[in-house]
Amino acid sequence: MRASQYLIATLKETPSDAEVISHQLMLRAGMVRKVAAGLYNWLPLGLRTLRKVERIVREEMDKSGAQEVLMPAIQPSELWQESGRWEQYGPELLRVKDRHDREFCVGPTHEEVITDMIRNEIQSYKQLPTNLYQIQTKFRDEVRPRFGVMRSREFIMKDAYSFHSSLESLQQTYDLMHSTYCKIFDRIGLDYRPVLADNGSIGGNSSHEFHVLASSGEDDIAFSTGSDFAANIEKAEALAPACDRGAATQAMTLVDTPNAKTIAQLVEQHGLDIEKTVKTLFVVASEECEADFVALMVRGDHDLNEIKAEKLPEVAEPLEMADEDSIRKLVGAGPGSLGPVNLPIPVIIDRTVEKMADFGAGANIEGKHYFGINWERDLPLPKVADIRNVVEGDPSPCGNGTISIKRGIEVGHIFQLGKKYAEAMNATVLDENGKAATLDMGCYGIGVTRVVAAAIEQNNDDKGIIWPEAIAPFTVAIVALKYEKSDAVQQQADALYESLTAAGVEVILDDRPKVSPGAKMADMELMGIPHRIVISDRGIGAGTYEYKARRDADKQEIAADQAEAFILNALSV
RNA sequence: CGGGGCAUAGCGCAGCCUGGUAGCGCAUCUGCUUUGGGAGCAGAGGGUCGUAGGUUCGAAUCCUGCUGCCCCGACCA
Repeated sequence: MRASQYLIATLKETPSDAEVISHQLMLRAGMVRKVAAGLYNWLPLGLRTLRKVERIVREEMDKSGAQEVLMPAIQPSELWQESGRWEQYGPELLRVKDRHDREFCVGPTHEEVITDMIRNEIQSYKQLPTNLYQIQTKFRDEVRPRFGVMRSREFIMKDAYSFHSSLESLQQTYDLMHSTYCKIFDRIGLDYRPVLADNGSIGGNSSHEFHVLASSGEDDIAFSTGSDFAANIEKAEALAPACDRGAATQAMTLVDTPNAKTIAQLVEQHGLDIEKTVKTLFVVASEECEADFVALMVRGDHDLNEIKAEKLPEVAEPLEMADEDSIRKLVGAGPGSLGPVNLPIPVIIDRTVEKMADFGAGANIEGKHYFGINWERDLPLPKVADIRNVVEGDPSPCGNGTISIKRGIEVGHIFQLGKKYAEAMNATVLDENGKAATLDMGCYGIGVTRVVAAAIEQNNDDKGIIWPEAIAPFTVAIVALKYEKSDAVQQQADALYESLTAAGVEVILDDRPKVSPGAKMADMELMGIPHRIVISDRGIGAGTYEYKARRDADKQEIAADQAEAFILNALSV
């Protein structure tokens, strides 16, 4: 490609609304432009990278034995009614009506459509297992699109769905997808980790997320320092402290704490150790609970894990915090003065809280706390559960090492769905005995557009993007200085450009007239082209070109007549 | 949805407080010079100042409604 004929849309200044580095660089390098909130144009340069990611995903999926299909972006409401998600999904599902007033949605995912397809096309267990995928545009009406294409409303996703007549078969395909995902992200050149994940409202048994480690990530991942254990913080188990509960040494006393509404204030004003405090949160109870609310207690310095809490049978799903009026009506005191003593509703305490002695908590009397509370002396021990987020330094649930927490960008997710959709939509095959058997299902997603942003988050410097070779829009940049004026430069640059292109290398020849050397080099660096050759009169006089890899600190002179061989040798593919 | 902020040329911004008919840098176009790290000089084009209304002789500027966007939070198969 000749730069003089290519849409190079680089910006010297950073658009003010771009927050994260990948968004800034995608705009500055001229890869994307915003059309509206969460909606982007992909310019030629950006699309080249996007297509390369797609190609790698497609090749590895095909190698795994999956077959590509293409489903419609617009889906009829009837299928979503069948699965029950028309009601469940909420405002993130963009619903539209056609001219006949029939209801449709713009697909955020395709479980319903694929299950419908499979129940029509597959009749026998002999046709299983099968794994079908597509690479297609999805739409989710995100509350808050942000970070450019990292969290956009319209995006490209690779979604695969597998169908099975047994859970063993599902597990096999799940494992195959796990290793396929590792191959895909290895090839792209990302620093990523598979992590244990929560299945969310989708249900099912097993789930892993693939996270690219980056400080701008929106998820907290818990790693073990002693093994390769990794789990989304939503999922990571907080073990019970190994020690026994200390003996009670204090009497329970009622203390005036008129100005202590938060744990921090309590600690500051009353000299209480934060590890001797407990916070009490009221959440809406489930139907099977007689009370309207349930009290959840975690140590003062810990955070409630809403996913874990939501799974308790006593707690309503989705988790909802009690509003202040209801709390006051129930106990006569507001948030800030709540605790386990004399509470008329069920109490569930965290494993850490069970081991606490002589602790302080709200007295359920406005402006008062009890200090020196002890279980089984001052009040019976309530139900104990793991309901908090793990924190840095906790023992790892794998048994080795301690927890360390890092930020991750979720670029892939694999799920075992089990029979959830097949059951709701009556997708069956005939088994060996000629009986209808409900299918088991798995689903496997990769956020293709998000991968592009994540790769930039991990590979950049003060000059711009540094593409991993596998997804670079071009692999080699030939910067021809004074191209339009020097016959020698023009001749040699053209010759190298043509021979490399003929050898299958994707080259961008910067032949732009009247663009200064500095500007040409700055643009190629901003765009992140992995290899750069500078051809100039000065070099030609000495029989050399200059070579520099985007990651290298220093440039080097190479023999002009060896340039093609040198480059072919430098390419890692 | 709650809180905060912004909206003036393609991009980055000033002007607004104190009303008088819009400006700077980058980018773009023309000419000349320049070409190894985002060139120089001279000239040019480009803005219903988000939108609707109000106050006023006069509104980018003051007031009100609306819309869009950004940030924090809540939310997120």
